Amino acid sequence: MPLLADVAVPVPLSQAFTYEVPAALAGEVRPGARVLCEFHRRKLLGVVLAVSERSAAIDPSKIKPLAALVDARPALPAELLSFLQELAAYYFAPIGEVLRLALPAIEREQVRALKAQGELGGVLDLGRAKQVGGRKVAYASATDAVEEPGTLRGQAAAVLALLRANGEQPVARLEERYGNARSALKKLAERGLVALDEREPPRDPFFRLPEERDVPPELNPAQAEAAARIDAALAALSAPGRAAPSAPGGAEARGAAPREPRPAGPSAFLLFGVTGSGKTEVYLRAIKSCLDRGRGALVMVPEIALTPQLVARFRARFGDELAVLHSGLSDADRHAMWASLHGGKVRVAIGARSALFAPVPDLGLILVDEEHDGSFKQEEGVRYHARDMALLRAHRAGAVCVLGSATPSIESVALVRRGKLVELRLPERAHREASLPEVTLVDLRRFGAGPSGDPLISLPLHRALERTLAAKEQAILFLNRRGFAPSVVCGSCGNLTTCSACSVALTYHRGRRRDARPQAPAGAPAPGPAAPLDERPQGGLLRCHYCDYAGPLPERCGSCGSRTLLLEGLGTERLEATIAASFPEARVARLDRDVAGKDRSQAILARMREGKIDILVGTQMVTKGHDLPNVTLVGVVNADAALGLPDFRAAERGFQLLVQVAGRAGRRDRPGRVLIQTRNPEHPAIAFAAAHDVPGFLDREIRDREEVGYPPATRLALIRIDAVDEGVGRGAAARLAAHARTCPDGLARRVEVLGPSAAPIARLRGRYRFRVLLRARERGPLRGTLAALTGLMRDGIDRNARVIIDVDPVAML
DNA sequence: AGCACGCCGACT
DNA sequence: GTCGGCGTGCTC
Ligand SMILES: [Zn+2]
Ligand SMILES: [Zn+2]
Repeated sequence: MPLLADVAVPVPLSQAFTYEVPAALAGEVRPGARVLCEFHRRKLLGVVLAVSERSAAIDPSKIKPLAALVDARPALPAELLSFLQELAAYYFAPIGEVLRLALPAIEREQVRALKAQGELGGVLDLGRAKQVGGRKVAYASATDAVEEPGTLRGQAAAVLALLRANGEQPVARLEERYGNARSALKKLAERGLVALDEREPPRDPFFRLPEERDVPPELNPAQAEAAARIDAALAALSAPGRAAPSAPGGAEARGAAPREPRPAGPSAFLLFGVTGSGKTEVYLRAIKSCLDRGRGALVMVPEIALTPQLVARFRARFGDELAVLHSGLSDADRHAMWASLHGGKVRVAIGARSALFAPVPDLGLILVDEEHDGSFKQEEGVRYHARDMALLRAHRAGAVCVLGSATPSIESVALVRRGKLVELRLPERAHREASLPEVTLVDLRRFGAGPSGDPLISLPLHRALERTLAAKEQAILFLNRRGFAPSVVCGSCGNLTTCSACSVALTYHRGRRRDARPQAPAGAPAPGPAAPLDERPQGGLLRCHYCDYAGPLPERCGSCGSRTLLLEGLGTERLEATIAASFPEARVARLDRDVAGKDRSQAILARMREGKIDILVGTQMVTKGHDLPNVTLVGVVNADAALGLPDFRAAERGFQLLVQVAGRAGRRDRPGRVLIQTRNPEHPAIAFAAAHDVPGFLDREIRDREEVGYPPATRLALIRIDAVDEGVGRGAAARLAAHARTCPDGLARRVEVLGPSAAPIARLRGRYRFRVLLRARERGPLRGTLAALTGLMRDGIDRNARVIIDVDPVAML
């Protein structure tokens, strides 16, 4: 019988493909290793899922041999590989696409080896596999030798002076400044004045920054209790019968099978602690006890929480034992991090969503901080939820999982109630005597506009800002809308300016004031009630927040030709301008995606911390990050915006946002104040947030969900259909819905089929969008229906329609 | 997804 | 006459 390998290839197909293992590779091809294989007239990089001696299940004449082995040591350890396969099955995602999420770049060394085997001749098609490493860089440094005075001129002299002043430099850097650097260096080297060296450049500075180690602080009783419970779980899972921690290189030798009989006792926790209750210290202790037991740990945080300050805190405890995985990493740095974990040199990884796939050696602990955060759900490609999958990966690896939050997700609370998670509470703020901020609701139906004239800056908010400024304290104004004005409306006919590719209103962005160019005389719209004289558009842009469209503000209404275009509504840009005008003596700044990339936002928050800003206006971005101790006032400008969305999670998200933003008021010794502006003060999300009653809200929300039959009371899968042609999309959606209704689980009403219907955003990037929602009490029937639909998707659906299965959808828009 | 093969319109 | 449009079939 031939030696056959199941290989996943990077194509959107759910099956693996069978290849024959050539005799020469017989002992070396192992699960998790990447291989080069011919697939439908091209050469692809695949991953071996399994190897066995057996007779082929398909026509043996179709089976091709593997072309080459890429990894001597499997790139994916057994634990990761089997986890990824289960993830693919759970989300009905093609196995090749899922594996791609976890694969490292290819090392240049490996490419060289393949070329030597003659496998990469001509068409070097490794798909999107990035190449990395093996790149040597030339460095030059001055020696101690001294030249005879006056013998050096021009660039040679300049280069030597620079090297003497600044120490060793990459030759490439010198060439940027001195065109002749290379020949000058050669001459200098011949005379012994300069030493040349070639070596691989150093990796990410994260790696080598020497960091002062901190001394673990005393824990308060609640922290100590939580840490002890986690430690006990780690002890139980790491104890008898477990193999000793493996040496580097040995990890993948063990089978993928789940660890020996799982000991009883809790292994997954919900750490429920208010802001400032010291969750991070509990995490640090948990990681320490995990490492002490010889196992690795993985920490996941929302992308925007992965700040230098947070990393510094982990680094202060674990030094070099920490790999940081973030989006700003170059391919080379990312690969270096990956390799350090894979090789067992580093055993702790911290990162955002994608860190879920980090090859942490002998994984013993996964921490998910701010587990309620929506950014853990990937909303494109493989639509996985990193928090849910963290629970799965931990379970499979025999590891402990800790989800932490000040405002736990309803899903996690439901898991606690079903006994799947053990709740650990940190009830008080750890080492600050600060009391909870006082929350005032401002009913916008009763309070009109303050002196600024904008109805969303009410008199109470205006007065509160005045008082804060007078006390030399700081304020944050939270408004979850970027841009200047969220809509542009014709003053004559009421026509709303929309994106030509999407069915959404375009947002007017003024951009920086300095950029404002005078408009053609006839072009300036007459000032209307929504566009006061000093805010007339000058050189701003209309932008679509859902596609890349950006264009000038039209001079005339696209519908009736009128010149009276009104800028309606309030975005952060306009709020900043209005506040600055109302409080001319205050230093006002703005923090949102438009003003700040990752580094800029850190800089703005730093300026805030240094007291160089009085009022900070911004979106979600003002919500996360390090303490801002002098902030005593937080204004939520429009609490209703988040609550009105057509999404069953709107209340939950609104509540989380309110609690989180309110947590920014009054840390340290100062009591804080929170003003929430709303037209709906009785809304539970607002009322419970105002009362600081998180358990109360969770309780009520979980009952509401049961009543309306939404998760966690039921399970959902959203079938997203889109097509350039509206009819094609609608037709595909109708077929899918009909098929779902007539499959056995649909007929038996074990699965409820809602739709087809147009998506709330009916057109996006030029594609018409439809959906079918599947709802079931049990997961089994839901999966059965989805399986039936994937069958239909293979042949019964117009190829111009795109169909995406979204299991456990989060964003319902 | 890619990448072939195949069968109908307007171009040298 | 052919160049090229993209409908559809298949990939171990
Ligand atoms: Zn009009
Ligand atoms: Zn658009």
